[in-house]
Amino acid sequence: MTGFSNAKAEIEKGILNRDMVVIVGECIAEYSGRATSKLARGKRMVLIKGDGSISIHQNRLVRPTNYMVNTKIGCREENATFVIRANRQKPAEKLAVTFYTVLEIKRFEMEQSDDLRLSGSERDLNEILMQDLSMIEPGLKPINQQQHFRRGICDIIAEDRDGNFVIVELKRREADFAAVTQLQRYMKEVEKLKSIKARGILLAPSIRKNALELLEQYGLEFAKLDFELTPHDSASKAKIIGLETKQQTLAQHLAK
Amino acid sequence: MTGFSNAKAEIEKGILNRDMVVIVGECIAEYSGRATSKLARGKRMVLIKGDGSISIHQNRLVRPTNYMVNTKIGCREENATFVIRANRQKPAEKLAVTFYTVLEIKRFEMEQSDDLRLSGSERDLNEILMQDLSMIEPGLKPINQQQHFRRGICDIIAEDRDGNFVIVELKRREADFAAVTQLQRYMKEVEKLKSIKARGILLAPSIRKNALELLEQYGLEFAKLDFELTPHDSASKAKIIGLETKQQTLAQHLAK
DNA sequence: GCGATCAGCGGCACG
DNA sequence: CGTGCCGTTGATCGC
Repeated sequence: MTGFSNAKAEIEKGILNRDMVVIVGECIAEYSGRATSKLARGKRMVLIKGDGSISIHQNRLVRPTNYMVNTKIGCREENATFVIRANRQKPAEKLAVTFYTVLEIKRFEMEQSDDLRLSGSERDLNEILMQDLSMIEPGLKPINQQQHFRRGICDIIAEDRDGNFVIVELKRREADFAAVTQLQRYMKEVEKLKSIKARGILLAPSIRKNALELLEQYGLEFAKLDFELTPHDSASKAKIIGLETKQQTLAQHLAK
Repeated sequence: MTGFSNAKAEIEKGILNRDMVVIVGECIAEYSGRATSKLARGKRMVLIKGDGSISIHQNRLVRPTNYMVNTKIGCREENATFVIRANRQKPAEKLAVTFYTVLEIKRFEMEQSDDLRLSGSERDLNEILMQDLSMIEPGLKPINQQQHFRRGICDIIAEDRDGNFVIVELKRREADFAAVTQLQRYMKEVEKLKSIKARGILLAPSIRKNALELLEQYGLEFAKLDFELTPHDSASKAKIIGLETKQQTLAQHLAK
């Protein structure tokens, strides 16, 4: 009975049973696939999960230094080492973790538990807004949400009191360049499709200075969205507590 | 001596010593900060690292169901439970994990180990390209890289054999809408700044069909970048094995 | 399966 | 510090 026979047995049992397995020891790691990497020898924690994901954790950062998902995992003793291999076909990639010592190996049977219930996502805010778009601007009426365009999926489409199309792009955090160009993409498509001039509103808690500059050059509008995260047991998922539009009229808008 | 005194002692010792600590048990979790979330009771693995990161792992997905970074961590027994609290000031957020049972607690002293050496990142490809831009197109000469613009940071600026400015945006994987609009952002800025017509090349292994359509509407070019990931001990970090440009001449380009 | 986008994105590097 | 952006992004959701 060699030094790794217990580790081998536990891991194989774990894979079969879809358990969570924790291994701690001195190891190296080599990954190749979408990139290639090499991890020099050191003490680390390797985590194998029931869905075939594997990750190598060092003692810093939440994210693993190496990882793979949707893998087939196998292990074997090789010379004086113990090697865990994870493979995947599409995309083709593989990870090998070679242990020189295994300090700890633990297998945990984990019944499937409920996933997280999270509030305050963009999806939540979108739902709330759709119930009353007048929060953005008086007289704003919903037409559609999550509409598929050729150039992407638009968050909210509405019509203002003057009968203009309004495209709304919603961000749960500070808007950046990407948010602006995303909105602009939808704008160009709508204007081309409908051959009309539409208004575009970027709705977010705040916007980066340079992004605002770009937004204005595109003739788009920014509206500040203040929302409050409600306790999780409350009726709504979040609460929109304030919303300042720049209240740019369409006339001003077109004058640009 | 209650049931959790060992857990408390180990975690406190771990925090002091910046160890890695693994706790497995029945718990709930509540997060509030940038969003709010609640995790129903279930068996999970909690990982505390020496840098103040903490993550709660279920038996699926590489990413933790809950997590925090840069925290101060504390723990205490409360009634018949054991609670780990992580706090952070900026942004203000907190996580509480309440254990009903602790099945396993292990503390590991982890000397700092070398980080990953990875090859094939965009940075690597950029470096290789800068040594010989003629791979993209004969006669292309580098002017600058990673240049800060008002509207972002441009990967590569070059000059073609006809003396035209060429803006190159590099992607290590299939280019999408965002890649196209990113390039377009830099183009508009350069043309405005220099009052010249410049060429824009999106360099990537492939491009999404709809993104290509958008690219062409913007009058930009796509060039296919084939690269090979070299074994990690080789001299170069990656090797560019082929590069098909559409070989659109500037004349054709301007004719659009 | 692919396409498109969000993410409590995290993490990094440079100003 | 903030700014911009990459990531072996991962993960979700809709077609």
